[in-house]
Amino acid sequence: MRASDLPQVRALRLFSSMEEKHFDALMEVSYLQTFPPQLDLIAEGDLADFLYIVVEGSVELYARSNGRESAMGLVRPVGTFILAAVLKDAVYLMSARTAQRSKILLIPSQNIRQAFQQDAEFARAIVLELASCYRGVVKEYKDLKLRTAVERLANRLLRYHNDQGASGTLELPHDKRTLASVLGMTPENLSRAFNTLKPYGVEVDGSTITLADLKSMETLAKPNPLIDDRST
Amino acid sequence: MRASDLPQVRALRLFSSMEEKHFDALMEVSYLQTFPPQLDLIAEGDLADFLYIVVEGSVELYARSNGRESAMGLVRPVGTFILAAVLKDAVYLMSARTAQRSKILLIPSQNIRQAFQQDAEFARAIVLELASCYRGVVKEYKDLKLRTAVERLANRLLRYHNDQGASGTLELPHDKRTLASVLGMTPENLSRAFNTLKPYGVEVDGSTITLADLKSMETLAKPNPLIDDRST
DNA sequence: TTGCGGGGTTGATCTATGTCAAGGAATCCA
DNA sequence: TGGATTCCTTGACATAGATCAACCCCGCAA
Repeated sequence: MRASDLPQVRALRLFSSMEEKHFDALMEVSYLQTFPPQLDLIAEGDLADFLYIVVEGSVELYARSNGRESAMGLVRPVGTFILAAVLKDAVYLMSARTAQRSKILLIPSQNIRQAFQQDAEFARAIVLELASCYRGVVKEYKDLKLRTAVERLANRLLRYHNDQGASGTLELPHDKRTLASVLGMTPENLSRAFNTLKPYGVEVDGSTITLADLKSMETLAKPNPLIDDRST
Repeated sequence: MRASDLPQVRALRLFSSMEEKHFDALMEVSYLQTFPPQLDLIAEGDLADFLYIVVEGSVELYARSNGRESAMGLVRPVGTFILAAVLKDAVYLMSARTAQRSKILLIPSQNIRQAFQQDAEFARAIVLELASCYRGVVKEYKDLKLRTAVERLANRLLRYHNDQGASGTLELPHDKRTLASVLGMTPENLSRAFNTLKPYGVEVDGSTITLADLKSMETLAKPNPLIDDRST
């Protein structure tokens, strides 16, 4: 790993409060690599050899069972994935592939567990990160169980809109096929859901979405902080 | 908290490796209480004042949004709930009510966080517990996203059957209304799903289920350890 | 320019699941 | 003992969403 990459990594919330010597030891054995798009990084069922941290780009988590496949989430900078498997020294529950060209930090899981034992501040950061991931999945699960497809789309659009500055327009951060899978529906159904939202001021132009009537969107979507807020 | 209850609690995986003095301090401020059935313990949105540990009985986690309500999971002895909210000092994402008369340990969340800092072994146990909960939700999420209602029921029956000794019969650990909600369907649909499984050797007598043809059940259900195994 | 391919859309149709209404069986209780 | 209640089941119907097929649009390569 190159010295010029270090400060970038050190700034991550996960490492910022870690002791210098422990951080150095961890970086000594880690890799910061750039991967092309659509490259499979891990497969569900594999043993967790590394903790992955997305530094640039984005990664799609997905899972398969029977013949079906579904996207389980998108990880954008700066986020970790499969932290739980690493800590438990267990197999991955999800597969992961790059969605775009991505810079990713790989830390051997054994060293993560070791650092957890040696550095109380790091342990604290790990637990907060893990708890955040946990709550993220609970929210996704609630979203899927308590809402219809159109409601899920509407709330997702409102969320992206907020994340991107609430300017009235937003960019979908992935292609519609992936978005459909993340939302738990087929691409055809996503198209129809966009049509359903047209009367609520949603205009679609490729991956650019305009929200012309936020009031009525919110009436329809009924956003709920206990599902949609990523910060809490 | 009564002295006679202590050994029972001390034996929990979460506390077994904790230093004596830290454990004593924690118990000093905790409550072991017995609650009647159907009692609301916490409501989503409330600040996490306590960590809850189910010692006896069982607790249903559920969530609401819009007018809908859905069971998010069942906690049986010995299991914790809302650990993530406690560690993050955030609000609960789920509500909880007792399903039966239940003995529950309440530990002030502030003291949990304190003990986490002071006792490295406890921190380790906390992280493993949190990681297990996390993976549990991911599995539920995969179950819901990748399977039909009938498949979810079939796999759930196989799981209970295994948990209960694989004797050919099993007892549903909750009423069918709750089971339906846990599986993400209506009670009516659960009835029909049981009928669909009849040709596969599933006989229903109240809450006692007989699996007369495991082979064909497994062909239908296609159980997947990355969804159905609770241990990994 | 043409041909091709990927992603997206649309329409027709099918299927799974939800909803509503009714009824049955067990349980509780006065 | 006889409601009343709760839980479950069943049937008829409605709806959301999936599936299949066609097509469109646009970029791109030959």
